[in-house]
Amino acid sequence: MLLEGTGMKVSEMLVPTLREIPAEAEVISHQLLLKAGFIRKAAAGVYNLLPLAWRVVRKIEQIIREEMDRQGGQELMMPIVQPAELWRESGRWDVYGPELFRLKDRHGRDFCLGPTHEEIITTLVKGDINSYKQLPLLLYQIQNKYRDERRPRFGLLRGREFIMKDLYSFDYDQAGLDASYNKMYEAYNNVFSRCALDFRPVVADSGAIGGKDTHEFMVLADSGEATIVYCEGNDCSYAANEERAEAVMSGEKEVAPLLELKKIHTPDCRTIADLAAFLKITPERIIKTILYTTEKETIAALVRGDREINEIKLYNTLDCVRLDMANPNTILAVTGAQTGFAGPVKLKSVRMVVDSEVMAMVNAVCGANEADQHLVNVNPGRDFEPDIVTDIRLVKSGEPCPNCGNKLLEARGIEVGQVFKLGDKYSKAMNATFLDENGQARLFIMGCYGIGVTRTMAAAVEQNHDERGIIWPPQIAPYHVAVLPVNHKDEHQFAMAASIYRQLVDAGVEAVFDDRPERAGVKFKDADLVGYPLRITVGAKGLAGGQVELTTRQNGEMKMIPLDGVVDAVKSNLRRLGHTRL
RNA sequence: CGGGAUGUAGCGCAGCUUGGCUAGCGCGCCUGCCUUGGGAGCAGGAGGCCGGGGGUUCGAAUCCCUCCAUCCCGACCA
Repeated sequence: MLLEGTGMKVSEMLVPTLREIPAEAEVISHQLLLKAGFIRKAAAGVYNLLPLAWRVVRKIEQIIREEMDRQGGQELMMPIVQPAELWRESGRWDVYGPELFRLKDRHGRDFCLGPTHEEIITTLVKGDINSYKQLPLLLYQIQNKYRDERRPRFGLLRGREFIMKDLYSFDYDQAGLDASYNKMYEAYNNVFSRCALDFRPVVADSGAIGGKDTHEFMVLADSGEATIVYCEGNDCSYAANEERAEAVMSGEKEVAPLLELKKIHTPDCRTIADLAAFLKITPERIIKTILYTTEKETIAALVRGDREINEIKLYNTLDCVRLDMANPNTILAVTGAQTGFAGPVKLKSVRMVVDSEVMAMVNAVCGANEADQHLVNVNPGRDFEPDIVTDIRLVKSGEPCPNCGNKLLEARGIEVGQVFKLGDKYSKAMNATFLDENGQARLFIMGCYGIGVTRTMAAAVEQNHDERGIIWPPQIAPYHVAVLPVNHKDEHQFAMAASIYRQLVDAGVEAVFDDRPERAGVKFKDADLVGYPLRITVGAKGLAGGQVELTTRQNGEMKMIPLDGVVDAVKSNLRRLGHTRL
């Protein structure tokens, strides 16, 4: 491994640990990475990675490289600064929005800092790959990425500058893409397993990047910004981002005589809860009507009163660029009433997108498009005609799994990786073709696959810490072991500690020697905070019996080790903790 | 971008309401002594454009205007 057998004296290292946590840090990974001296902020969402953090990053990168190469990936490096013309060609210069860091050169030409590299790589491959014989092609890089987030937060979990591995696959056809996708899916499982993370691949939405099939790799953590649902069944592997989780229709259409439509007075009933309480009915009997505006039109979205609209599903259904909830003026103009009284009956001027579940409702309640009035005995199909009927609601825990029918559970996740099937979206936009065996030009079928490297480091801290500090898994720990003499003025102790440190480094272990003239407590606290997986403590008591202490950070377990067995003990303990190389 | 809050020493904070001595405290840092198994003790010391600019005033960290930065909630987002 890259850093094998490297060591350092703590007195010479830049590890500025703090006694107090900077007030600006909210989540635990941000707090600990600051406190333990791994990172320092340069600007909002932009960080210095100090030596310890950089070692962790390099280890994660190395694991990624090995797994990419194993699948036939080739590493290259592409520019951060990208010309606008490529982005105009793909159409994303206008679509990407203010999240794209834009700049001009001295001649006034437009550039951007790459948030992702589809345009660059498609252009590169288009120029130099001409034949089907050169496919498939898997190219990747590990590079800084730039996204001018509206609200950078949570330290490295959502920065504006971050390190990302991105791989792009170029295939002859869809079957080739499927194969490349499966390779990457496997590689990602290997990468995150080797990083000792508790993670789960989930079905996801493809967002602005486009394409069809996609999975996100989620590290399970309460601080995660994404909600995922997954099947509780042991035999079922269904797991999806909440944005994409499919709703299962809950049974049969109710059989009941259709009653006569009536308007009733409902003073000040502006919310589903108000209305349910006023009419003494459950929210399931109410139709919720929400108006949205897109860049093209205003639409009405209908779900059952106890459900929430999934805006991602709605957005995908409408095939629009922008989707916002309508403002009160629009609502008034379209429905003729204030917010809170919209309903589908006689709502002629807008398209209606209706959740499938609503179509099964009988004698329901909805707004009358008049102040303080609602309609009862509303029946879809009889009283209003939907324009689109589809699944547009949010799925919650407790609902049935679309795959096996068992119950779904919810969890929070940090997205550390995503794999996409892009198809010909970019090759078509940028006219990137190769010649097939018949001499016919064909579009490359592409996939793209990202891993947030710095985010993975932060996610590892979210999952591996206690009240004392970080607990690095040995595979990605900045160093494996800290050697510390209890009393730096005791020459014998100090010399023995130095000797053990030297033996460890010579044996290929990554070790630090805490030679600082500090009291033992300070060194113990720092070692726990930084999170070295193992600690060798050289003290008077142990040395009297020819022994030193070996402490495991993870569980605090301490063992006495004979002086001549330290290297073996350290190696075997690292292996026991999951390290595979020593 | 909407709402809320905060900017005083490296970090954590007080002082501001009610303007007035040399701007404070804890930690960290430097020197010395002492101590040496979980962030010791004593003594001495360094370190501030009180976020920037403008105003009010005899006088501004404190009041007013403005800009900037940072954080939180929301909206949005590979």
